[in-house]
Amino acid sequence: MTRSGGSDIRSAILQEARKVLVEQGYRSLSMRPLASAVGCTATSIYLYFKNKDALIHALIDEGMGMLHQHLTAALAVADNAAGANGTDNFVDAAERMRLLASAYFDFGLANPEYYEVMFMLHPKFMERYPAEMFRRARRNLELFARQLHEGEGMLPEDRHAQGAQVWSSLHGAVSLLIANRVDIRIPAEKLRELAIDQAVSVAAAHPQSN
Amino acid sequence: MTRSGGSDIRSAILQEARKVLVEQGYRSLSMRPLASAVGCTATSIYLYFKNKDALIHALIDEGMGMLHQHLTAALAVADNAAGANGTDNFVDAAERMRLLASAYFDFGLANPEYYEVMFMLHPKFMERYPAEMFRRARRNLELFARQLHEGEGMLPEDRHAQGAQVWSSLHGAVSLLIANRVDIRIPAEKLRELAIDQAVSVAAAHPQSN
Amino acid sequence: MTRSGGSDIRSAILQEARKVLVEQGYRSLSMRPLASAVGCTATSIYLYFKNKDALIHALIDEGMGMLHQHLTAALAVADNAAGANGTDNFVDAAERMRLLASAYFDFGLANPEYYEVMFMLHPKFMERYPAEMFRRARRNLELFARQLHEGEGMLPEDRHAQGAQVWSSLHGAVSLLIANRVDIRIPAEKLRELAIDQAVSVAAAHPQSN
Amino acid sequence: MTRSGGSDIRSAILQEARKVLVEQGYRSLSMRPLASAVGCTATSIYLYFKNKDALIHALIDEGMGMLHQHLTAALAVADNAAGANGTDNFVDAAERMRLLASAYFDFGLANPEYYEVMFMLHPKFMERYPAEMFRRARRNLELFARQLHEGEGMLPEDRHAQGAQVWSSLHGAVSLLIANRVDIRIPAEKLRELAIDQAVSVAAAHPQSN
DNA sequence: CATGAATGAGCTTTCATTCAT
DNA sequence: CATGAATGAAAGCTCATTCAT
Repeated sequence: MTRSGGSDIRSAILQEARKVLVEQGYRSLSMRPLASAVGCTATSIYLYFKNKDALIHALIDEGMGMLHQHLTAALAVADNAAGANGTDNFVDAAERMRLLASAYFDFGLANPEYYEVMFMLHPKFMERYPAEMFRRARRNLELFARQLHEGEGMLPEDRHAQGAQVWSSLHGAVSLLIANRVDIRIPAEKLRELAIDQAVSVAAAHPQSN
Repeated sequence: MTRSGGSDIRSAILQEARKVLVEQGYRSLSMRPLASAVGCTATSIYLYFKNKDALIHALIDEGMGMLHQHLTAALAVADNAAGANGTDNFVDAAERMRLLASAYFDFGLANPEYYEVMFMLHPKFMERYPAEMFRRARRNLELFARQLHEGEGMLPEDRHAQGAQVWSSLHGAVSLLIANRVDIRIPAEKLRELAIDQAVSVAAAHPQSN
Repeated sequence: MTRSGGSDIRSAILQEARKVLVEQGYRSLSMRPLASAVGCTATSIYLYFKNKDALIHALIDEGMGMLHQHLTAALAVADNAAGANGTDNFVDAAERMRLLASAYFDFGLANPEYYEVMFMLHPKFMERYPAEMFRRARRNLELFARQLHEGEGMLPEDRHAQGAQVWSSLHGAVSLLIANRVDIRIPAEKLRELAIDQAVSVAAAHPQSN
Repeated sequence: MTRSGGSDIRSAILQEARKVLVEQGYRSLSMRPLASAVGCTATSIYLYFKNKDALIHALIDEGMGMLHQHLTAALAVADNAAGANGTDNFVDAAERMRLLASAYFDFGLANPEYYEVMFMLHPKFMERYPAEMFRRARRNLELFARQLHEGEGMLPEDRHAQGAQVWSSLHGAVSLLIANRVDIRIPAEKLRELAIDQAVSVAAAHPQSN
């Protein structure tokens, strides 16, 4: 997913940027400190990335790739389990959604700064996001729609909307937790449980075959 | 240019700050451009706000006040309607939540500039958020918990968590719509409907007497 | 010595300025914090002092007055002691210089920030010092010359020079101690002793009748 | 305008800073005017100095180096003279101190800009003065102690104190002359003579073998 | 006598970026 | 491929001072 074959320096820059991003946040990611952390000059970064935007975009892209792996890995677990015993589809759909939602939630909380740069940046910034990366990012969200069945009164176009709703609901909880906006009297664990249960309930209401 | 009256410079500053904030993001909100947009000097801003933090905090506080009015007004409508006809409690609780959720959703989309600064700013800011303002902000979120009944297997402490979950779910949809992060093939109206329905379904599962 | 009959506020300003000066140093003496410490507006200060320069000048003048009192009081002690028993002049002159030098030294170390503003400010600043105040300041230094005898090969004009040298020598020690420029292995007390001894030795070499 | 060669911009900055410092005082030494006097941008200064402190410290360090050369050169002259004829130690010690004191005095008056920044800056700066530079600075002052003999009632630890006293006495005269604080009726030459004589008399009272 | 409001100039420092080599 | 040098713009903030009331 990450463009390979590039130079070592490019990877080193991304890696260090990631580290700074995670440790100090998006605001502290500036070119010269980054360069000196990598061990090259600030000018060198521009050999590999057109500008800071491009660097961040690459970082987001990378994050989206990681999230995709994380989510598909979770679904693979579900598939294996389903394959092993002959679990019926109803349980299967709910369980798949539970695994997917849990994976999404946990990725966000485990990589808050990644999550921030991936999903909480100002829209102005995303306007410049390359279409090709955008497409890669969208795959993650489509996983949610794919867990929902189109049968029983659910129109095909509704499936996407419903998927988006499930995702947006999870995103609400994750982003508020990351931003420290949730009342401290409410344990993150409890909110996680409720948010995931809700995602599951949507999937359960609309069982899916595969 | 010449502003008359008490301290509408303060308001003008807030208003302009809000505008810049939603159009360009927080990083672009800087004192001198803000000042010149308002029509005063950068120094003057410091007559009305101790520093940039205080300015942002005032903006949040103002927004929280407006939201509170908006939400309580919506609930008042529900109360009146319930008083008129003798609707039973079940319908009542669901309907109240529908009104509350709708009001919240619509406030967000109608005042994206406020919403962004209120709920989508970097956590770093909230660390310095004054306790007194924090209390005012919390009132809004408690309205959600208050619509949920503590009966039938719902523990009192769960009520707060469940309220937070309903809120966070709505927040997810609102914030993603504001940030233009939702797939353009999904109409905002549809996502709104789904998000509100879900909030209602939580309330309906836990009917409340008042 | 300090202009009296003025308003209470003028005194309050000077008093507070002095306090800030002593506690935080010359650099931290700025008009608005000063005003708010006094309990008036920054504008009000300008009713009593033409500008910041004038305020500082008044402070210096005040300090010079204090120093003068301090020094003459020390000499008065010497006079009384000399009047009581019939001490001869030689001892008298040396003892008077010891008291004078000690008093000068101690004033400096006891009021370092005063001393700084009185004697260690940039010359540029003193260019604007009013002549009338300058004359008052000079009286302090003349006290040193006055302890030196004009006899025995000392020309009258040399007396002033010698007085200035004694003073400058003391000033060297005081100012370096204040500025923390003296090696920490050398106790201030020891340097004081040596500096005062030296001043005394100059006076002893040139006995004076009164 | 276009400067060639290695890093004479660094020197140009130091030189200009020195000039501003003596003409206008520390408070007037600000980065942008300094830069434009040098002929570069304010940002460029930060390529050569970490910050304003480091710039000042470099200035002090440079001055201390110059002073050290000046003083040791003067002592070398004394050594040569002593080697030529078989002057006895008493005269030698006194003469050495006279040369040292004269050299110190003349350095101060010849390089007021250096002297001011070296010895007359606010103590706040010295707090941040790097230890390594501090050691270099101390060598200058130790030269004074080294001219004083540890015999005849002078304890070894007193030698340092006595050296400091000689230095502080000279410093008093130099700094007051530089700061224009000495009564204009007293010729600088006269004060110089008296101050140096006094330094010599201390050394003469405590003859030294080497 | 006193003030609230306002200002212009200034501060140190950091930023992303470019260009000649 | 890589660099050192340099830059313009901008940041948040404080300063002494003025003016109309």
